[in-house]
Amino acid sequence: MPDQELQPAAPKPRRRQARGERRAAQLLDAAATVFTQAGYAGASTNAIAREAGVSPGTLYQFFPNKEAIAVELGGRLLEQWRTSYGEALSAENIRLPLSEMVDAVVDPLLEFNVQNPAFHVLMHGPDTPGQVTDAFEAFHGAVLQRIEELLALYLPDTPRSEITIVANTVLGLFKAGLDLLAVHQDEQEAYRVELKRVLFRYLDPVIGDCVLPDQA
Amino acid sequence: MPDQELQPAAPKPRRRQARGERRAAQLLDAAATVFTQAGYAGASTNAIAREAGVSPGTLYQFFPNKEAIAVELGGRLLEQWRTSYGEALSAENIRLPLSEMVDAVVDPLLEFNVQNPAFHVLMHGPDTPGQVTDAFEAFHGAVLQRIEELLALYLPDTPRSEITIVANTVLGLFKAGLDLLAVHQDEQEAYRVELKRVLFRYLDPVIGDCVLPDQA
DNA sequence: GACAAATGCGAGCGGTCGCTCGCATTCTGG
DNA sequence: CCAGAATGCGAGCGACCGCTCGCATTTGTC
Repeated sequence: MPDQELQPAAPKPRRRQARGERRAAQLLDAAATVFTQAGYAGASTNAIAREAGVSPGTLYQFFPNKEAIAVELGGRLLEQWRTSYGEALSAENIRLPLSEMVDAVVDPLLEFNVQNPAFHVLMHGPDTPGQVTDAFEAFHGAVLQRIEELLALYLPDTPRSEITIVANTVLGLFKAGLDLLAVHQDEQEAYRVELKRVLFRYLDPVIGDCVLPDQA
Repeated sequence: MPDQELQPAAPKPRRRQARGERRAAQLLDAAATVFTQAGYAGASTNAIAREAGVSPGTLYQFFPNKEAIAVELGGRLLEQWRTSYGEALSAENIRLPLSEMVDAVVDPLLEFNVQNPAFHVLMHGPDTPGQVTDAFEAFHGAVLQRIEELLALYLPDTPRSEITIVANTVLGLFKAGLDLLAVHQDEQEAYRVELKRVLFRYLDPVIGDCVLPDQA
């Protein structure tokens, strides 16, 4: 048997017309809306189809089941994240003063999350299907590693386990800021400032007066 | 018409034997377990009954519907909170140095939440019934007011709106700490320390070197 | 022991949900 | 223009859920 099909079960050689692509995207948009309003479990596929203005049968023309909708939506969000804001955590901002670095990192991340509330819902919903959870957790881990690398540059002598704790704490504080922004949708600006203050004051004693190694 | 029944629709003059009280408590414990594992919507009444080792019919002998289970459980948790830990935010700790005050406030609150995970689930679940949400929000508001009063003592000249923002931020940081404890169930101690560090560093510049008014 | 109330059971009712299926309509390639 | 594929519909199936109901058993009271 020659290696004619090495890809493990080529996902879907289904051919799609432009109309189909539009419908699929439209259904994902509708799913994002309904997931945001009702959570994953609370969102019925019929409601998603209704929101998209199509019949339930049409929905299942493009997605084999409800979980696949969440998986695709999650993938699209992660993709969007990487292409649009993945640079926020890059090494570009390393040599900025701490307060400016916090600005440079927090602002785009907040922006993305405010404009894509489904991201937060899928990431933290108690009923999100495992496959989506896994993808988000991989992403979560990648972000954590980024933060750890940044911190490690400032703290070369600190054991990695402590840096991991600081990184997780920073990420947790960011999520807390997201919740505050969501709850107090008026006054978003005030809480954005407050989140930055929290992060600055938390990190300042840790890395504020570290002397960075000279440019490599 | 004399005032024979001034209480608005006396809830349930149903008489209960000791066995019934035990069953009800047992069902509430089972509900706490199932709610914690599956969330409110994901918890089926049959699953709660099964967890308690009784039949669905028996469950409905003691609770008129699923929502009432959550309401009673929420009430029991709030009651437990008030009688056991309600003093943590009292004025007793006001005159302590900031770091000790953070200890005195955070430790009992964390303890309660770690031992009653259903509290967090019901409070933040996207599908918790409105009546429970209302009760929790009333509680939430009371806690906020407590924190605001504490802060106002340190900052008599700061406008109330700013104090509100700081209080909400403090509460949000505490919730973030809860999440971190829940995710990293090993290393709870490390994250407990880290949460206190965050709170201390956030609050120290605000109230750390304030001179409190003399004893009243 | 007798009687009523309280407690206990579990099959099953009505409803919703995820999803299917048969069939009509629209698009694409030749 | 036509054959076949892609797209679209919506009634309805099977499963599960919240909850009920008729009836059996246990408990408290006299």
